[in-house]
Amino acid sequence: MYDNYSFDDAIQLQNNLAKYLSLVPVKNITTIAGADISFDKNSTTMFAGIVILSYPELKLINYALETFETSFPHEPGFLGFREVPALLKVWDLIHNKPSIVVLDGNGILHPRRMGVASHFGVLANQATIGCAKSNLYGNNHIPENSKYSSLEINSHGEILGFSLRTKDNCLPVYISAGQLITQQQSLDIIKKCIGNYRIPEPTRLAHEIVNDFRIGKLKAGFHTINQPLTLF
DNA sequence: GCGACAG
DNA sequence: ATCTTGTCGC
Repeated sequence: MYDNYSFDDAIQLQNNLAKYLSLVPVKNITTIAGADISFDKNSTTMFAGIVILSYPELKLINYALETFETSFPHEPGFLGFREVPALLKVWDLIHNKPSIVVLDGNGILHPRRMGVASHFGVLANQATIGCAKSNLYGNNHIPENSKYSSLEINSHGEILGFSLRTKDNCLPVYISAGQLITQQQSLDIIKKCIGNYRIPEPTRLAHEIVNDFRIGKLKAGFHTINQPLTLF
């Protein structure tokens, strides 16, 4: 899909996609999904997965898994070009789309407002939130050391996201709106997705299943949990 | 020029 | 991202 894109091409596409950003409120939230990618260090095979949780109960309902071949290199600022094609392939397996998808990485907290969450959100026309584990862009102020403390992250006076303490004595995560959601909602909703771990449940569970998929413990396809369980 | 740099 | 042992702190 993007394998023969140069970085100049990629920058142009990001700037064009950014024109479609619409940070309007998301309504009637009944489910929230987490999406992630796993891969072996020197392999082009990506193991993509999406988990769907009920909201606000956060019980695992469904998950989907697919593999995808990518040759686009890892490059800060261009994560979408590596991960979005694989995620769109798993996305196709899901017939009942979730209200929101949380992705591992940034949304508009990005030099061209086109982090992986915004990139996926624009192409899939889907409400998304970016949840990154470290800081890519903007000022990096560390919030107070207590659960739920947060600080705005801005660039040139513009608010682009938040650092959020999801657990005492743990480094913050970085939240930003992806697409079809307001900045305030992105922060409020992620706060409600915090379990007993640093990483909020949607992304945390997605990471867990793609790893099990990669090591052969789970198989490709769309799966339904018969007896939804709270996993924390 | 220098340092930083999502996964 | 993944691999991998011990170690510090709540």
